[in-house]
Amino acid sequence: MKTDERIVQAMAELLRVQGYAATGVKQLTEAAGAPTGSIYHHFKGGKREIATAALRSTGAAYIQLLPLLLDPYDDLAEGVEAAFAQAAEDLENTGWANMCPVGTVTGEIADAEPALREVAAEVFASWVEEGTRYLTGRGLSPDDARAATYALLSALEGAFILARGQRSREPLLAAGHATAAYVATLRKPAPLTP
Amino acid sequence: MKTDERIVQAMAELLRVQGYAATGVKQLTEAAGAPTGSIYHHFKGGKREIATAALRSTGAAYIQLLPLLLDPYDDLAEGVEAAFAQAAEDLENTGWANMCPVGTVTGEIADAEPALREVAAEVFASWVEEGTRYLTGRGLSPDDARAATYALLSALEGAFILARGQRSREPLLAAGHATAAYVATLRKPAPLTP
DNA sequence: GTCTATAAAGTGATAGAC
DNA sequence: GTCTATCACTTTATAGAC
Repeated sequence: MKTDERIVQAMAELLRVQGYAATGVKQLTEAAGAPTGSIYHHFKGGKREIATAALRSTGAAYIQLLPLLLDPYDDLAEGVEAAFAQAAEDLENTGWANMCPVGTVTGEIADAEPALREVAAEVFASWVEEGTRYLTGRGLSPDDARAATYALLSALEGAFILARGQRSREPLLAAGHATAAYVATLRKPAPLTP
Repeated sequence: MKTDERIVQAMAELLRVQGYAATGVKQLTEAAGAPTGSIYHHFKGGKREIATAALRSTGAAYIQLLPLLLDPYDDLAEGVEAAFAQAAEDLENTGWANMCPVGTVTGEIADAEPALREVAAEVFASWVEEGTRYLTGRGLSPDDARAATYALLSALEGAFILARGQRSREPLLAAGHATAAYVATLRKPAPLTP
């Protein structure tokens, strides 16, 4: 992998585990296997610029999971619940570290780092757009699809925090069950006349 | 207010706005109006001990809002949706800063600060206990009440993050609507025979 | 493009006068 | 119990050899 890509990926991982403020450039050099000079050669904006690149990169990667996780399920609500269960398993298997870096960083620096907050807002907006498109394709009305996307993302990000704090799958499973129950109220039953 | 209380309250406010790692002791002295010596006189454990006290303090305060917000509504689902709308208004009125410090800090330091993570876990557990008790009193089965509490807390914490990042009420309103719809599926209709 | 050395500022924490 | 001065260390970022 190219040096600049290694740097961005290492930053994304560090952001996910410990957030922005606690991540030092020295730590980044060790994680990326690139010395300080390389860091600032590739990213003259330093730590902040690397973090923005990391958020954009992971933002683009994460949204691809949506169809991958939900497509296999004919019943949308069932798929939602399974996706949360999958997230819970992933979280536990990574020692309760595998959280979304965008959520972590947004909660931490929304006021102190306007540039990062704007990037996070962009990423969230792209997720909502993509999620709305997908759920509309699954039979929801555009308004319902957009609201359901926001509800799903909120439940997921929040349950990540609770699960990580308590080191328990229970918050993710409960949030998944609740979101599925909500989605089920939106799905209109198939017409009786085929 | 006593000096040690001012210190804890100032820390809670700073945690809420900018998290743990970004909050410096010097900044805390200015916010609390107490010099460095006073800080370490009252809290020999320094920054970390003050943060734990702040999390416990705000944790105890926040859970009291649950009955205050929901008691006025005979219909539980209606109350849940109104509570999220209230949270959205509060968040906007404070310049998108008024988030839960426990959620902020948990997402940020779950791995790097084990002591703080444990305190956060305690606070979450107390919230779940209290929420389960309350919702049971509102007619839900104990299992449903516990799951609904987790779902409500997750949706709230996650929607706070999205709303703060996007500076929009929409995530909180959508999450509130979804959580209300879910709660409505749990409430058994009143028996027809009185 | 990579690497080392270092600058300049800030960090958490402590000592000790008052 | 309050306050100031300061230590020891780390931080982000830069300079310049290779």
